[in-house]
Amino acid sequence: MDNREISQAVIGRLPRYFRYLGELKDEGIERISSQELSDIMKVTASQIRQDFNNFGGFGQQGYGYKVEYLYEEIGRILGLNKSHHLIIIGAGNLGQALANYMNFERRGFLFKGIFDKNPALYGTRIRNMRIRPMDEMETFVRESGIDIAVLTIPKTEAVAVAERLVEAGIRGIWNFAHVDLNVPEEIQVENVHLSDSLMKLTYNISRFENGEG
Amino acid sequence: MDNREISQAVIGRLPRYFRYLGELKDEGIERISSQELSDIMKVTASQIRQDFNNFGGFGQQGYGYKVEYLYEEIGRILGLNKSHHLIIIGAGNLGQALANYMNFERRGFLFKGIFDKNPALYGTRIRNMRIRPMDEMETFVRESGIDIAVLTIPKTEAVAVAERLVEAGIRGIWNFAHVDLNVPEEIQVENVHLSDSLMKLTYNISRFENGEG
DNA sequence: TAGATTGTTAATCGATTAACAATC
DNA sequence: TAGATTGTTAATCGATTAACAATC
Repeated sequence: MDNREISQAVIGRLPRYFRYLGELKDEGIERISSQELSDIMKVTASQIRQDFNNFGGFGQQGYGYKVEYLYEEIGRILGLNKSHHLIIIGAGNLGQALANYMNFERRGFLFKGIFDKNPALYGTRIRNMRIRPMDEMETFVRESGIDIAVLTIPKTEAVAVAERLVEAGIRGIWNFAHVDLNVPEEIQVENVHLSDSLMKLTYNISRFENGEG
Repeated sequence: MDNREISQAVIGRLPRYFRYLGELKDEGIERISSQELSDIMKVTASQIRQDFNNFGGFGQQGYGYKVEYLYEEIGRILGLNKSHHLIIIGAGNLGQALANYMNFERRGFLFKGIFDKNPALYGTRIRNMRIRPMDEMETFVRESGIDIAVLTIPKTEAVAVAERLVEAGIRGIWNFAHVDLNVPEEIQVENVHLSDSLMKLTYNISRFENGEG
């Protein structure tokens, strides 16, 4: 509807708003002002209002924001109103953990399959689903309407597998492989580079120890 | 040494430089200019030079940067020259996956122990290490000189456990629990909120489908 | 109505990019 | 030396914060 381009800085904050609003909702709180939310979340009230107003006015002057309404609107903006069909590529430790750990379903993420190139795993079942061979991947993506692939394979294989997924019609890739994928710009990629994250932590630890805290 | 405060925007880019430089080094490439690195990494040469110059000059006019030297300097800045002793709190799917999956040791991350509150797990061994009960945690942190704790426990427990870790003298927390921890500012926290990351992906998928790509 | 609080414009701040003098 | 490329200053761009008019 609205055609303004929203900055990724704003998008990056939406899930956190969503989480806090969900908690407020669960506590039965019905309304909240930007100032109250500011106190809880430790961001400025000004930023909160600016962020929300990127998507049109969700509040009411003199009153504040209705928690439940705002929660649902942000969920909608984040695409959580639609269900997403996802597969996991790579049934190693991390792939299996993600398959089991995440209660995706609660937010409309439907875990549809898991693939691996290792034949020794094909008997194994994860969440009552057999691990499938890689050569079934493209057909599966097409026939089951998969829109998201989770990549938990070594970086040496990730780039080529990503290209196959794109060819098969995937919409987004949640990339845990430690490599930058090369896909057309209409394919969304969200990287989770765990070792990068750990390095940021060690930087900040070192910095503090060197007396710059 | 240098007391300027480096922005987290810069820090966030360092691990990626480090990764590319490591790859160049492995390919036997000895020197690189900011322009060549710009072409490979798809960031501006200007930004590369500005980023590096936050830490003093690593290059040589008319020549460029020595790959290996730059790689090692950035590693040092990131705190990878020192070894880090880490424990994992929470031996669920994700905790076990992180214990097994990461080849931490390569970069000086020493996996020292894993803890859980579930007695049924105490017999289990992960990477030849028994899963320890939570009440041994503080003593273990103190006696084994643990500086980093990885939190892979439910958010309902994370805040309290983080406080115990701080009390025991932890320096940094790699937080996978979906909650904001409340720790003193000298304790470094790096959050990995997987569901937030997934929501950013669905936002971008939705946005594109709604014709804003 | 008066008070409260948003929506929005203006001001500030910080980060990125461009330009070029320094120098290898 | 001449050419190349950094280190660094200046210009631009974008994001955040402040201020306040609109309005519930």
